[in-house]
Amino acid sequence: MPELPEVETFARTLKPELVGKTILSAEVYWARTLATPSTDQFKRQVAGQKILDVSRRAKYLILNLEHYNLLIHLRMSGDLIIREGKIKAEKHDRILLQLSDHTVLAFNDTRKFGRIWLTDKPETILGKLGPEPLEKNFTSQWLYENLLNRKRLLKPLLLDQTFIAGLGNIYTDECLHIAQLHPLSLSNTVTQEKAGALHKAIRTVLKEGIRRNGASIDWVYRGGEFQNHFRVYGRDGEACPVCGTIIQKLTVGQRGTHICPVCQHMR
DNA sequence: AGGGAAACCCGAACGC
DNA sequence: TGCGTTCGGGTTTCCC
Repeated sequence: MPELPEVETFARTLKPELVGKTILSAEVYWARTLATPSTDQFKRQVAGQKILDVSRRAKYLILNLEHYNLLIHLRMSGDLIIREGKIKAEKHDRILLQLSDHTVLAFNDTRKFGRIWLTDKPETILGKLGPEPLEKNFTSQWLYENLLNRKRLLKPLLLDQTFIAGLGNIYTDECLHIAQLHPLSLSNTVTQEKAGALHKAIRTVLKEGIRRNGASIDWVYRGGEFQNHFRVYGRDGEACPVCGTIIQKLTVGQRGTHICPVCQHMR
């Protein structure tokens, strides 16, 4: 769920609310949420740090502090909530930060998959990520050449964050359907024309997701509405919006995958 | 190098 | 109604 569009929405929302505030103290309720450092070190290092900026890289939220970067990955069920008052744990709260203006930033995460890093070397985590698909260095030509460079199943390659940063399972299915490519086709068999179609589809789908504030597919609602506009994701058994053929569900790289068997023919 | 599987988690949705 | 089971999301790690 927290694929690029949703995290982008979070970053935009949080920026004006957090920039300029100081983190006074922290409480950790689920230590595994903290990828690094240890709980004690985290509490010590984060205390007194002013939030200078809020941004996003791939699916990571970045709180730029005076001496560190706080990297937050929401995974599927993670949520950031700003509450009034003092630190007081609520259901599924994993880490709470007391802010200087009598508010609390809560990292609430039902499934405990989300991770937070406090580091002065964010490149060690962000450095391996592929290009941002909405930036200008992600071109159709770049995509074509790099698909050609490898011999990978198309869908797992698109999900690989070191190849392109930000696509998750939902958006990948949507992109492949628009570009009329089969998820099991090999990356080095994609023609220049198809690579162009895929490039265009990736940008279209991500922009649409951002415009609709992300997708809220599980019972964990976050206000997105892109889920009402899926073309194939979760629509197995329904008609393909392009040709009317029944959409099929299959498994590719252990991920639920939805295709129109006619539009996305293997060749 | 690439792919499969398991692990990490929970609650919804299902089957009986 | 109340059990037990299955599922899925993103990522890492291990194995072939």
